[in-house]
Amino acid sequence: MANIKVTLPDGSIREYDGKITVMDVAKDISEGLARVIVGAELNGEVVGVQETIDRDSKLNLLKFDDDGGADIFRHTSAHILAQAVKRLFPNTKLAIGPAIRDGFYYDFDTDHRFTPDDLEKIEAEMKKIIKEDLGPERFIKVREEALEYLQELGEDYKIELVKDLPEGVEISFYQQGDFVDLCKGPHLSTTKKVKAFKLTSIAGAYWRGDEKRPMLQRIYGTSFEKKKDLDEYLERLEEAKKRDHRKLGRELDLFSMHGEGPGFPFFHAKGMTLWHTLEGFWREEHNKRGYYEIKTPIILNEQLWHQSGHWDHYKENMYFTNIDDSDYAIKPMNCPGAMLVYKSNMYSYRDLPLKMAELGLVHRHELAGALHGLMRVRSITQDDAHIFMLPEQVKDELKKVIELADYMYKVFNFKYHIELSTKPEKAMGTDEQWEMATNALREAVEEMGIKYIINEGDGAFYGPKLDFHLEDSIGRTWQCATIQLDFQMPERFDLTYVGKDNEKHRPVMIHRTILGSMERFIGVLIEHYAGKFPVWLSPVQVSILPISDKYNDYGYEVADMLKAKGVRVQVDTRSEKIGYKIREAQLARNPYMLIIGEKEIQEEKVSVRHRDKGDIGAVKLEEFLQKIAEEIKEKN
RNA sequence: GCUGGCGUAGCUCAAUUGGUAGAGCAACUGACUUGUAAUCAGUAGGUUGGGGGUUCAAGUCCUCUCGCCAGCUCCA
Repeated sequence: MANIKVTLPDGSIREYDGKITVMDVAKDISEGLARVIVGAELNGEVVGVQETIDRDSKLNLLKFDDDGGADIFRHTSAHILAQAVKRLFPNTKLAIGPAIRDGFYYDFDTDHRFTPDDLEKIEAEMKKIIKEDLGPERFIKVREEALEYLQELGEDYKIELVKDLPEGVEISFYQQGDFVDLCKGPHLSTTKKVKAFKLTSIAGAYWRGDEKRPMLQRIYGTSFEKKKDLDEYLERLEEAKKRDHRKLGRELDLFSMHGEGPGFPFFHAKGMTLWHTLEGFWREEHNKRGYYEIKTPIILNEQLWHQSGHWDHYKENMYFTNIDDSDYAIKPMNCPGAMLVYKSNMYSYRDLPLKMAELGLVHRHELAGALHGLMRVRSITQDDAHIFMLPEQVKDELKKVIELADYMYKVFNFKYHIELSTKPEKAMGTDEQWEMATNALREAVEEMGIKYIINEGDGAFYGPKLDFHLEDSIGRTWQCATIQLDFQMPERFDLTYVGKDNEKHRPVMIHRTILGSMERFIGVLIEHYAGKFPVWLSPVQVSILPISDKYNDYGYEVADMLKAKGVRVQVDTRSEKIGYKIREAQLARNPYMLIIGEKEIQEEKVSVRHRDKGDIGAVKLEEFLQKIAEEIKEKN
């Protein structure tokens, strides 16, 4: 009798006589555990609970909350969705249906146009399938048999997927009741486990993500083990809607968008205060680190863009114009301008690294459908910088930029992750240059002990890059900082410095942004803070609210004293009740309200109300001044 | 750009089968002089995104176009 040893993650070993399944092991540990596992990692591979263990193995049982656990759960959910759609609309062809972050989707090709009403019908059918307690069963066919089988089923998209696989390979299918799907798996042991699910939306999606292929209909959904988790998730979506920067931007009078300029945001006075405060912080940190600031023109002769390579690699996204019979382009990037600034001087190796910063306004013709409030615009103010270096300074400078980004993000309590983007299909330069640059980026992050993920083929056309993806307060991510290493532009613009040997040499260049763009970063800040900016960033830091007209003069006095300290103040002298004034200041998310009336004048105090803490009592004006000045300085 | 949905007052939304475009908030005027999230009364505000069409009659139906929203693609 074969003895099989199963090693669990805690190092404990269980022995069995003969073959067993993952579920058997789970049951052996405890019935309770057996009920909650959704799959397992068997010798490093994710498998279903029905998987047979026929040799000594390492086993990690997966619950819904474990890494990869939810994916199994959602994948089965996607199959249930597809099964329901097939039952209701038999002429539907299946494309793919994976688990995604927070849910799943399935892509369908059908003559029927799905409507929100259909979602309800489909949900009802899904409930039936779940009740039917169907166990997804796995079976294998070799490639050629699989093709025949799919031909019978008429699943053209699946056929295409199988045709891409090598000949003779074994292909797995999953069957649950009347439904069969080509699928790598794994799946839950039964549809019954999917207790809480909801179909969330219908959308179009290209087959295989290719805009030249047919557009399919995608149904999105999400599912959880427990109703409570589903409800929490749906609540989180509601919360996200409430902090939508487009809504808050209007309500807080920060910016507006107009049909007259799609993708070109209009910043209002309060939005500009936010902008300038952010810019001040940015400038201060850059000055400290030896950057100096330049400004280059927005419109430049087309010839420059031929030289830079943008004409060949970026023309589709550029705007053009004509001046005095010459062709000009609106800059989509700041680098060529910086090149010209560099070239207007001679440099010694002693001058490097040279850090040229520019809050540069670039214009890019983004696709109409890609525009999204401040997050995706067509006029973009990048907090750009170009660092010109000796080759041996590259790694050190990269690290300094990473440190700067880390420092600045921490001020806003952003978490982030880094992605390393490698050579795209459309690229300038040799493979050796790309490899050298990519390795430099990789080594810099690795030596700093920072984790990163690889984003294959997503680099800029002139070099590989590190992208920083910020995580906001409700877990969404936004690409902001980017650090790009470039061996191309210095070559194309024939940049030089004079070395120790008195010869001319080629500098290396970093392009980088920290905030990414002012527009997007402000959008992210609005959503991150849900409009409740920390005091240092708040457009109005203090609202002074006199109880009645009689106290307006004292209100102005207090305001002047605060203004003298650089505090941003607003006095509400309208003849409204105090409750009304408070409500308005509260809706504007102004952090502090100072209520003043007879009492305050007598005692030379102000009654302080905080946006979140409410009434916090009367204090001497001096005391309040000191406190708020401190708070602003500390950027809390 | 693609697929689908949506455009009514500054904002949020009404308007039976096609049959006189309304409400709340905001704005303005007046009264009230107020103590921690909405005082009362009044006034004004619209070629229903724009063009074309069907009809006795169009916010409503058709068509083109612009914009917005969701997703895809793309991206700071």
